[in-house]
Amino acid sequence: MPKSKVSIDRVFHALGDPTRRHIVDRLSRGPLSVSLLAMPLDMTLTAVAQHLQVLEDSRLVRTEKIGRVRTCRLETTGFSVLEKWIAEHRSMWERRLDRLGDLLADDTGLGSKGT
Amino acid sequence: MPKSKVSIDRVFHALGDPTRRHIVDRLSRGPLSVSLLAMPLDMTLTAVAQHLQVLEDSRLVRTEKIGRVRTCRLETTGFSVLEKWIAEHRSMWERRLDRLGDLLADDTGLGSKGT
DNA sequence: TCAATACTGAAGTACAAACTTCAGTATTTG
DNA sequence: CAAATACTGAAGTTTGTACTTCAGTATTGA
Repeated sequence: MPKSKVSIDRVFHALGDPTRRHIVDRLSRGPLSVSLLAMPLDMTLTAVAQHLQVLEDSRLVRTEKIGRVRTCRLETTGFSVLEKWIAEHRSMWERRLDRLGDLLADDTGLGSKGT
Repeated sequence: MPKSKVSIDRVFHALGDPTRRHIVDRLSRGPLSVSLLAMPLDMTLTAVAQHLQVLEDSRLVRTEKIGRVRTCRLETTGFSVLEKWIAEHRSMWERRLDRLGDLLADDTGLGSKGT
């Protein structure tokens, strides 16, 4: 998994799972080990480790193993990718709001297919 | 599907697919029919209609059928849900950046599990 | 009216995701 | 050193997603 490849795809997918968002929320209060993250979650340690892998791949979380303990903390990269996407798309949603007369835009795209 | 239930889960999931983001991008330039949206996409009309259903459920897109044509356009609701989530989490990622000495936060969470 | 158009619905398939179990491997720690 | 701790890896299961095909149903337009 090359470091550079943090697609918006991965980020959206990672955050699309409630367990992973829960993990992110908990890490926002400070770094935690895998075991501690797993404790309140109703699933195995292995499952949590797998979620953490997804979060790492999307660069929303960074982990570091010292001794036998893997410490997890938030990373900004993934979040930045997300914010960048939002920033690039915000205007277009706002534009849609402004245009009350979307129907007037008929000639900009709608029409018959084949003909 | 109750109108009110637009979970951030749905929004993240909807945007986690490249085809759906492509559709969103095209709709940003104005409303389009299902057929027109499907044209450049290398998949069946049915598949596109299914993607549109996901986008509608997450309230990123709104559609309206007039005659035999279903016209699709962007909707702000889903995007707002996303922006709200971002806004609520931005500070915590920024906080992480500021704290260069994350390791000092050891006593806030890390420790042995059982004992 | 009748063929083309623009979907719609129901099923089915293939692959990915979210788990599980179980058997390791390093590290502590008493 | 030996037991406990904290993961790690490899499979296997189940469910969900992203498609497909095929058979409709309304609408439109010549």
